[in-house]
Amino acid sequence: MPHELPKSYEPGAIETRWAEYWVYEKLFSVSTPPAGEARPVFTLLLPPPNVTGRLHMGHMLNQTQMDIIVRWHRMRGFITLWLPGTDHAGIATQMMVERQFAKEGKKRRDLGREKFIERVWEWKKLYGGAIFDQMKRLGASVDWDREYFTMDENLSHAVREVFVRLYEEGLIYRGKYIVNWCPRCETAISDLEVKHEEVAGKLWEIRYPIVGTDEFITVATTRPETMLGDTAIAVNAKDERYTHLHGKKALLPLMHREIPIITDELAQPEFGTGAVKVTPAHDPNDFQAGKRHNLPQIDVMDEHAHMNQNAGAYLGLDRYEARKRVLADLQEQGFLAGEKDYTLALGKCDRCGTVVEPRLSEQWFIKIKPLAQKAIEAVESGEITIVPENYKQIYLNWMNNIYDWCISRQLWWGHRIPAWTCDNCKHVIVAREAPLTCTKCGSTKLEQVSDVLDTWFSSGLLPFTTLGWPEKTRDQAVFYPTTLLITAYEILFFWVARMIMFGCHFMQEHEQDPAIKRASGWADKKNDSVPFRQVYIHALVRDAERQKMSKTKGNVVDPLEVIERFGTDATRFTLAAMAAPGTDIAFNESRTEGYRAFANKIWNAARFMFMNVDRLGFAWGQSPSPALSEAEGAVQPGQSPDSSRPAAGIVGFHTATLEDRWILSRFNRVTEEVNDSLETYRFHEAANRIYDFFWGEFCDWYLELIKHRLISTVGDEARTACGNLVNLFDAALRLLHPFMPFITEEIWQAIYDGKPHLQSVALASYPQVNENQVDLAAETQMAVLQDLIVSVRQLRLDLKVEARVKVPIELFVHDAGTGISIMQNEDAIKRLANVGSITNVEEWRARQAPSRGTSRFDVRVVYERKIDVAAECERLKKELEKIEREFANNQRQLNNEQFLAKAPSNVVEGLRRRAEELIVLIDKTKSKLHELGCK
RNA sequence: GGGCGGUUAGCUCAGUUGGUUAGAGCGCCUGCCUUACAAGCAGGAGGUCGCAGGUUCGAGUCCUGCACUGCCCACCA
Repeated sequence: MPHELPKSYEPGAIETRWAEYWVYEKLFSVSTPPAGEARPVFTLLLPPPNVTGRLHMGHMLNQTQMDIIVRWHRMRGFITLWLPGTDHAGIATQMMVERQFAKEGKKRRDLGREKFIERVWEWKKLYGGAIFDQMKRLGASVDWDREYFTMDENLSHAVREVFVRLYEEGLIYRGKYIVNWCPRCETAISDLEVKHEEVAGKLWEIRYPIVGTDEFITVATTRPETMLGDTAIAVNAKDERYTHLHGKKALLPLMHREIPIITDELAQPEFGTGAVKVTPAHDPNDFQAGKRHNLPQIDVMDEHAHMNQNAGAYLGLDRYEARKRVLADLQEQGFLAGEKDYTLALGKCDRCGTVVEPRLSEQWFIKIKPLAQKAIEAVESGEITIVPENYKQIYLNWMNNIYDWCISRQLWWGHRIPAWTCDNCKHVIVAREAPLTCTKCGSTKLEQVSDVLDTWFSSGLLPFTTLGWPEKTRDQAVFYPTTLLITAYEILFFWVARMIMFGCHFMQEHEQDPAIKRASGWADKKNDSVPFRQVYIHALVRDAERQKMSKTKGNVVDPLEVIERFGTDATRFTLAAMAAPGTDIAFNESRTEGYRAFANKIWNAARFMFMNVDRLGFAWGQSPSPALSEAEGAVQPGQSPDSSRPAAGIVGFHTATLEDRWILSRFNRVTEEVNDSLETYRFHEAANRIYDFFWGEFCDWYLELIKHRLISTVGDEARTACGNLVNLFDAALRLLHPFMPFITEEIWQAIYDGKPHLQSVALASYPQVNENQVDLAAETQMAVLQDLIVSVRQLRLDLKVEARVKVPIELFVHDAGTGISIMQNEDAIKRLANVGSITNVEEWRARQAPSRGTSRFDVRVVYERKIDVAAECERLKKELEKIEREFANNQRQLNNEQFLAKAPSNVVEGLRRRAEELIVLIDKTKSKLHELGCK
């Protein structure tokens, strides 16, 4: 029994086996095509997971969608490169390792920079490897020969190159500015890394005495502790309440320092008291005001947000402790004028949740406007398209309101900034490699700046650095721009926007090999500097209660655990089937359970096929899965891969019977729909089409219809049926493969008995529609048959006919065509509805027995058994009501001249046809009610 | 303070350009171990599409307002 599959479907064993096979055989490794080879190319960069831990459900959704698209392209004949990698994730990873140290009672500073970094590398080896193992388990068909890590030497080299070039172009500058500072992480963070949270706070009013008078000026503040660093009070020049104080000085309470009263737009008359304290070292707005008025900057806190020596008596206190003390002291000395409830948006560190402190410090920045301009143009002009489209506007809004990007971090883990400070003259040298002497004074005492770069600086370069930049490589000529980026909304600004900015800036000179064909519809694209042509933004995976998954809430669903229980195929299918663009996914295990049942269904259908194949000694090779190199799947140069070709559809399928013509037609239509859906990232649509086709049409109807030919007939008839079955199954497996790669590979390999002409179904061609195989007449005939069979089944249950009993039926057909197609398929009806004989009656005679029908036929089961007449009457009445309602509606429209004049003819035609049907149905239902003697 | 999305069956969700009778899975009810599958088969019940207006021959679908809900962005003390 060579083709026998185990009786029960056990995904675990199958999946690990094929996952290993794909990797071991290097099936997805891509060698760069030589010049002159004209095949279409599809390139996708994996958004590199952080090396901070395990993959979560969001990764799995992301990778499932990418893998579906990637496998689909590969099967359509594209040279398909999917580049995998991981991100060093500077601050996040450093935090994880620090936490590990904290458990050992150690701090990173105890170890020193070098030793600490060694430990992080160990961590990286452990978790980076684990992430790749998990990806293999998901079936991600990446090119494992091209793995990258953002801190690899070649990528680090490119990072230095970019930094130096930007510096030389004047786009990177260094300076002392107010930045977002996390006192726990002890580093600057970018605006994007600050999350605002509304909290109930207070607005305090403080009175400052005016020097030389007994007057006071009252200011409002949410952060009284910063008053210790006040260097002015601002009022609005137009605010008449304070005109008499212009040029006067106020005495800063607690510090006994005289500060000027200045006029500045910073103060808005309608807010608070109209007067505002100015603290240039602790507030970005005040910082700007301070610059305008040449005010001193007095920093009163250290890097831990503890008060420093500038805070006088408050030295050493934590900022909140200091706040309490300041307020108490103000109160005691009579300077506290009031206290109001106030809601404020508190900035917190994205990583650790600590309240961010605006802090004056020396940092490196990217002058962003010139870069943003090109990135705006690339999207506005359509050189890059964003799907769903509403994200385009979000992207543009953000880009248009962008501020300079603080790229330096006071961390240890990351790309160290390629800048050196001269010990002697303090000159700063930015260079690609460590300089030996100071370019200014010649000193050899140089020390590299200790800061590292924001982790997004290096990941923003990946689309070209992974292809060998700054060298001009063949890889770049072939694979850049990448085709597509699939990512989560969360990192649209962090990552996507940065890649666009960097790509457009650094790849201006890029020359793409003109022989390389891209996906269809891109002929009009001119700007080859963009990092990708299209961005697909996918949803967030939430838990079953629609809550965002987070470790702190403890509602994180571990994909591997789900996979363990239901299999990767079922889990992937769940994510695909729920991924309607634009809406988040509430991950619901009952769905996964349902899709495991689907996989089981496929499994058993395959067992049924093999059972017959083996019994009939069906000869192999009659229906080989077409290879990509063969006419069907291969894409010719200049040809769009999705256009239909002569060999599309299913080759060598025999269409002697109605069910064969029907299923072939259905397969082709489903194929077309699936391809169309994938073209527009409508994963859920594609998945549901395949599901409905395989289960609802192929298994429920087709298999049942061909059973007797397989089992009860001999010779050619059975063999033809079996050949069709194998052929169809093969095609269905190819159609399904991108969604459920493992089970399809397992069955496909079994079909070819371990001797496939291709190494994998993943290298076979993806089905394409063949219009000649679409047969609408067969679909209509089949629909009548199905209606009839269902009608009889309903009647059997109404009459409580025992399941095994064959019953005779009385049939009345309304037109000759219906009669002919029913009688041609008499056997099928008898088998599927367990009918003994069919009597075709010339006229429909009244009798007190239930009947069913459509506008094409009426049917009655001949069986002596009392039925619940009242219940049947009730049902019929309800039905009559419904169709009469519809008829009334239908007539209202058909009698409406406006409708007839304006509605398209096919709609009017449809309604007319329906009207005829409804008249028949109403008439019949009424006579049935009469037959049964209902009131 | 700005912007975006959601509200459809008991639950979770589909429903592309407005067009004939609004769908699926799960759950529920009834009957079946029919030799591929009980993770299954056959049949069934269940919805005034959040509310109020409007546009239209025609609205779940478009417009306006409202309610509830979720998210993102934001250097006004």
